[in-house]
Amino acid sequence: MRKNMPALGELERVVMDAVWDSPEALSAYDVQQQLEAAGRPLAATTLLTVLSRLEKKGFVASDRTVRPYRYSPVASRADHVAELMHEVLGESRDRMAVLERFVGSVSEEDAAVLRKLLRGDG
Amino acid sequence: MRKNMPALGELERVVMDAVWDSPEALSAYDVQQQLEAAGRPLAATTLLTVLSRLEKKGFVASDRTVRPYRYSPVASRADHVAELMHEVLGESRDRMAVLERFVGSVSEEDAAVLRKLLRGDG
DNA sequence: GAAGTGGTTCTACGCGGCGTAGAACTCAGC
DNA sequence: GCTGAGTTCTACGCCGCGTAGAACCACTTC
Repeated sequence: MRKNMPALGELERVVMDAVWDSPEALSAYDVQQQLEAAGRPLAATTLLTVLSRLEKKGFVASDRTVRPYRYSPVASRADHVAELMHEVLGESRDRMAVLERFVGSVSEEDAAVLRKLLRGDG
Repeated sequence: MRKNMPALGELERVVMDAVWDSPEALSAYDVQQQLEAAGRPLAATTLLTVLSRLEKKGFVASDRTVRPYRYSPVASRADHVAELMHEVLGESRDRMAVLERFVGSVSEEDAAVLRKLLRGDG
């Protein structure tokens, strides 16, 4: 698990959502079309800039054997979020206290999911 | 639980650590002394600026009935971190998938803590 | 192989947040 | 009302992010 994950800006997050939501790798143009359909028209160059920043940050990878290049997520959204949770948890000095507060404030459904997952685990 | 918690900068985090680590409310001067002892000397005005930004963001509160003002954390560090975890979790569309990844990658000690907490809970 | 066309990189600008702190102000005590 | 510690006001520089123009590259088509 990478430490010190870079933060995502607002547009970067929107782009990541598009990349995550797609079953296949997307070209910059694909992303542009999707955002335009979602009411957020942007210049193609803007998408390219954002995508290359995301690539530098390690959030997407590009397949350069085809033209146009295809961008795909490095980690799934769930993996990404789970990693973030671990990173946040690692900030603390008293993990137990944090977990206590965390569990104490999850919904009953989430608690049920956790119980099930932990049962299967040990 | 507040949504959209503002992010903490690097110095802001250091200051919050000092505030969290102290059993009583601190004056700006106290914080300055502590950071200086920790090898990070800063002008008093810098601390005041940071503290007022932290107050505006809702991380600390100031007692203005005494002079110098005393700053104390609004939430404990554990509460803060737990809130962050919830916020991150809320980013996801598939909470279950995230929880699965999360639980799948916690240490055995953390898992034991979680099991215990969830047992007491339900 | 020169030209066109779509896609990509290079470069850059403006804005806002953060680290940093000087200058000006305020209030308790003399 | 002066003094000095403590606080607010103001500001500057840097960096990241949203944004995109201009230049560059790689195929197709004649």
